[in-house]
Amino acid sequence: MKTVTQDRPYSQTLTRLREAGLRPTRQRLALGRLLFDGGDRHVTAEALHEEAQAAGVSVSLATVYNTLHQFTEAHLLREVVVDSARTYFDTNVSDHHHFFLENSGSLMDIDGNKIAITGLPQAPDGTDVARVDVIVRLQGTPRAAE
Amino acid sequence: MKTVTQDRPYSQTLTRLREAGLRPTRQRLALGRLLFDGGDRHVTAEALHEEAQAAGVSVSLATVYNTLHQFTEAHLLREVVVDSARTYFDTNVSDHHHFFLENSGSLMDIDGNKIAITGLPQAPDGTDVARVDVIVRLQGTPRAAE
DNA sequence: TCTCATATTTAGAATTATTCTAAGGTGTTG
DNA sequence: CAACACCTTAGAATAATTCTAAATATGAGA
Ligand SMILES: [Mn+2]
Ligand SMILES: [Mn+2]
Ligand SMILES: [Zn+2]
Ligand SMILES: [Zn+2]
Repeated sequence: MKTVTQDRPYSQTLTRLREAGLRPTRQRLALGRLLFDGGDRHVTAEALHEEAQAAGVSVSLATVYNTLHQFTEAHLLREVVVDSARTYFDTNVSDHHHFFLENSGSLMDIDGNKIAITGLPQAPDGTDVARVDVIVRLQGTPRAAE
Repeated sequence: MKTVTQDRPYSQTLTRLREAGLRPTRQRLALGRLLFDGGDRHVTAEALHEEAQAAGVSVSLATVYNTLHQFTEAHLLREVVVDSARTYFDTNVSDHHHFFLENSGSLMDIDGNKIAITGLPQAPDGTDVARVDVIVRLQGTPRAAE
């Protein structure tokens, strides 16, 4: 058996970009690796930009925004609206919901097929359900921090 | 029987403000009446400001923001997060959820005790559930507009 | 009713996340 | 390698919201 010699075997970012019709530029590859290597993540543009800098990848904030939006259009990411001040991007594009820790601003996934919503009225005439989002807002209990 | 001679009997805005410990200023009374007379509403600061202008009430946008936040602290309003670009304030402070029409940016209430969510994992250690929000995102079907 | 301390309003500046512009760099394909 | 479309980016622009600090209104008491 031969050893895989690619530098990042995990996420197959290059392949994903190709399939999405996006040129595999240095910036998109680097951001894609930060996003898709390892487990699911929820990031803001600013946070990903800082992470890239810290990793020694030179990429502008404008490109981070461009890339996050392009990845979202390509369904490699989805947006999560939980805070009217910042946009979160989610590498988990499967059907799921969220815990939102209002203190820290962090998100945790809730598997979409573990929960059920019953009694939803039907969508008004002339509309279709694009998505149902459940957000469980959490407050930290300082006591537990001891 | 005597006829009620108050100019706006509907919302008892004056009483509400007193109970909340807020001075019934001209601006707060006017905004309170716009918000609470008539049925439940979902407004943005900008929209309420324009509505006030149109009603001949002179109030600054800063005061609209101040007032919306004070009303929210006093639980006369609550915030609804559905769009990362603008904040909605909701005059319905009872337990309920929302349809969000992404095209028009409008919200419709879903009665909280008509729907049930089962299978929610318990909140992580050291946290408490502050609220559960269900947002049903709707896309208009242009066909129906004919 | 007048006074005065305090709460409120407001114009305009500041902040912050995000988007836009337009100029130069890069990936792909023949 | 040429050529062109696609990409990146610095910096300006935008837009919602917040802040500042000066002017004004409110209400408790005299
Ligand atoms: Mn905002
Ligand atoms: Mn924004
Ligand atoms: Zn997620
Ligand atoms: Zn509502």
